[in-house]
Amino acid sequence: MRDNFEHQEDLQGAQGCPIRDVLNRIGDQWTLLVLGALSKKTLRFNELKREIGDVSQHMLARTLKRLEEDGLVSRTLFPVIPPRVDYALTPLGQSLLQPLDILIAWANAHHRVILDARRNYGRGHVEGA
Amino acid sequence: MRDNFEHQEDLQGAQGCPIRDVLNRIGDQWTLLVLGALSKKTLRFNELKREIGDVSQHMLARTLKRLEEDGLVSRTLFPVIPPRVDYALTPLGQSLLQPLDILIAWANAHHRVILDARRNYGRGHVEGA
DNA sequence: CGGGATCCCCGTAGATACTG
DNA sequence: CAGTATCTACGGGGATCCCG
Repeated sequence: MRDNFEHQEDLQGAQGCPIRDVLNRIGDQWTLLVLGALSKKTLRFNELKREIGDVSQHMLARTLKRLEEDGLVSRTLFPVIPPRVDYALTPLGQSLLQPLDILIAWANAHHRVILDARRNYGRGHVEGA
Repeated sequence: MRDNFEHQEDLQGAQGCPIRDVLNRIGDQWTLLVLGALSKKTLRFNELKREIGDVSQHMLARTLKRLEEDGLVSRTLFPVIPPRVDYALTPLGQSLLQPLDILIAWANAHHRVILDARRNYGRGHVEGA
């Protein structure tokens, strides 16, 4: 019955673990929002900033840089005045969209239940007394 | 002071968003490892700790508590000497395994490419000169 | 306009010690 | 065995300034 979690084998081993590595990337505050925004279309820095809303330029720049480093997002600089930089998902970045979507679907489907469980949390649960 | 944040339009903000909420949970350092360990079978606290290896009991306890709060993990206390507590996935927790597994599969499949991109990162990319 | 550099606050994770 | 309490260190993340 547990065969649907077959990839878990690599979870152990702190650093070399791909999953922990990837999750540390997408698990941060802004990466998901950036990917979501770019999933629709290419955007410039400030467009991205406006789209997301509550992100500082510091964190947006940092997030974008990491995504670019990892090859999930492409950064294209146009040396014009005023400067212009376009950000877009790479094929690799796009390939992440579907797994993410599945997770998002789960989140949407179960969020209410989780919220409910969180509120109802309180009484202990003892067996065998 | 920034209590002036109620711009409801752009505020697809942190709380209301199920995805950010869920990702903040599973995105942390240990939750995924705990879920992975429990995906196989029910475990006691120290079994879990041993299974994961490099987790402090502080963080393990905290992680388990949050998972229990959210209804993803059940905690069963047996009032015996010595004390015994069993942790197991709830149906809700099990339902998360598959979406997670898909993400894990992606991570495994693309981790090498990401690592490579990370190492090759260096030269800029300019258009329209 | 894009974003690096700097300063600082604060949450979070680790280690250790103590309790039931 | 299964935690909780306390203390500290580290780093994420915001604000601000400044430069290309």
